[in-house]
Formats: sequence, C-alpha cells, structure tokens
Amino acid sequence: MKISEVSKKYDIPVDTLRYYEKAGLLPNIQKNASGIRDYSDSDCERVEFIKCMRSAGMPVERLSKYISLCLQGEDTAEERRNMLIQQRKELIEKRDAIQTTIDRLDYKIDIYYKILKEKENALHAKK
Amino acid sequence: MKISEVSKKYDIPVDTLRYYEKAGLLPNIQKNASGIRDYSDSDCERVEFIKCMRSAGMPVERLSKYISLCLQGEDTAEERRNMLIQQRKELIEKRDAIQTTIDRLDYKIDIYYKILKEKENALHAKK
DNA sequence: TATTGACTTAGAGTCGGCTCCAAGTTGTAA
DNA sequence: TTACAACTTGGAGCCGACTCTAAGTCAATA
Repeated sequence: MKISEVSKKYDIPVDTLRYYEKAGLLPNIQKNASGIRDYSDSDCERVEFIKCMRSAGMPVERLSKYISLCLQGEDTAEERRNMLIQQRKELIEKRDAIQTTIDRLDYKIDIYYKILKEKENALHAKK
Repeated sequence: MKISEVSKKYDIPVDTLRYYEKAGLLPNIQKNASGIRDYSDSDCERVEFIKCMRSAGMPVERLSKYISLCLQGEDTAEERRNMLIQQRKELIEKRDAIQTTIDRLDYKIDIYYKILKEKENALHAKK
C-alpha cells in the first residue's frame, strides 16, 4: 500500500505519516527498488493504533517509546503494560475533567435559555 | 488580591495569568497607584472559569471571544449561548474519543496480563 | 539607607505537533 | 517522448500556549 492510499484510508495527511515515521512511530516501512514506501497490513494496523492514541492526546514521544519497546521483544512486555496503565490513568483524569466542564456548560446553557426566554416574554407582553 | 495570591489559589503560574490578561481573557483588572494588579472577587471567579475551560482544551482565542461578548452586554446572550452549545458538542466528541481509547487500552492491558501470567507459569513449571 | 523580594513591562524563546517548501526522481497516460 | 502526477529527502516555517528574560519600580525590613 502506497503512502497516499494509507493517507486516504485513515484520513491522515501524507506529511504527518512521514513525520510519524521520522519520530519512530512507524519503524521498518519497506521500500521498493525506487525508494517508494510500501505499507504492509501490520504497518496499517499500527497507523490505526497511532491514530486512536493520538486522537486521545497521547504524546508522540511516548508512543515512540512504546513502539521501540515493542521492537525489543518479549522482555519489555511488563514495561509496556505499565506504560499503558499509566496512559489509561491519565486519560481517565482527562475524560473526567472534560465531563466536569460539560456539566458546567450544561448549567450555563440552561441559564442562558432562561434569560433568553424571559427577554422573549417581555417582548410579547409589550405588544 | 495580588497576582501571586491568585496564582497560588488556582495553581496557575503568574506568567500565565498575565498572558491570559494580554489575550483578553481577564479584562479590566484594577491596578493600584503603583501599577500593581488587584484581582476582585469576580476576576477570581473568571480565573476559575478559565481554568475549567482550559483544562478541557477550550482554545484561548475562543475564550477571549466569549469574554469579549460578555462585556458587550445582554444583546450578545444568544450568540454566547450558541458558542457554549458548540463547545459542549466538541467536548462530547472529545470525551467519547478518549473513552474509545480507554476501552482499547483496557483490552490491551488485559492481553499483556495474560501474556505475563503465561510467562510466569512457564517459569514455575520449569522449577 | 541599602538591600531584598514582589511587582511591572515588552518582547524573545521553547515545545509539541504538524505543515509546507525546494529540489530531485519515477511511473503512467496522451 | 514528453508532460504530469505522485513519490522521495532534508530542512524551514507555523501555530497555540505558554515560559522566560531583561530592565526597571516599589514597599518593607535590617
């Protein structure tokens, strides 16, 4: 699979894919005789994984660390697991902070609703 | 309240408070005769609001827009409400993306658990 | 009264994450 | 076979959000 196809499939700019590769997120992408990248199925799975993690705000550097551990084999399984547990913990905090803000917005949106309804009523009364 | 006290109270660096002010998030902070900022209670409430919105990733520029509408009075109530509704919508999407990633991490963490347990068992069997 | 520490300003620097550019190569279609 | 689109590289540029620096002012204490 060529880079443009991967880009289309996962809706990630070509430049970003190359940037991820440089950053160590996509190691060992094969290239044909004329130097053109050919993404394998497992490369694509990795792209999809990266997309998911990035969409939640996992830093590129941490992803890079994680993926380099993957390349180092079985012995790093525990460390990798701990990284994921840590990341999970941070995401839960983030999700909860966002929820707190959503709740607050709900409250404020409702207050605005009341204000606007009052204004409208005042207008009708005048007529 | 002096800037250092506000900084301590809300755990926001002094530099960041001044940056927010420059960006229009904290308009009309009073200053005494020698030019020292004196945050009022309502300034503090605003700081707290900003902190909450920023913690959810609301862009500084949008916050600035919202606050400038607040200053323009009642007539902007509907526009402000729409901004909050839009922001709410984006936060829900963000929260859900994070949840998706958490679920995925849960799954992967469990897989690592199984791998590690197997390794351990293999070790015991050897003995 | 001299020093210390908290305040002020304008503006420069940093960081993460892209995003774009220039210059060059390759593969296909008219 | 020539034009054009898609690929390659290294490196520069951009944006948002801080974060730091320099140079100066002010109030209180030794």
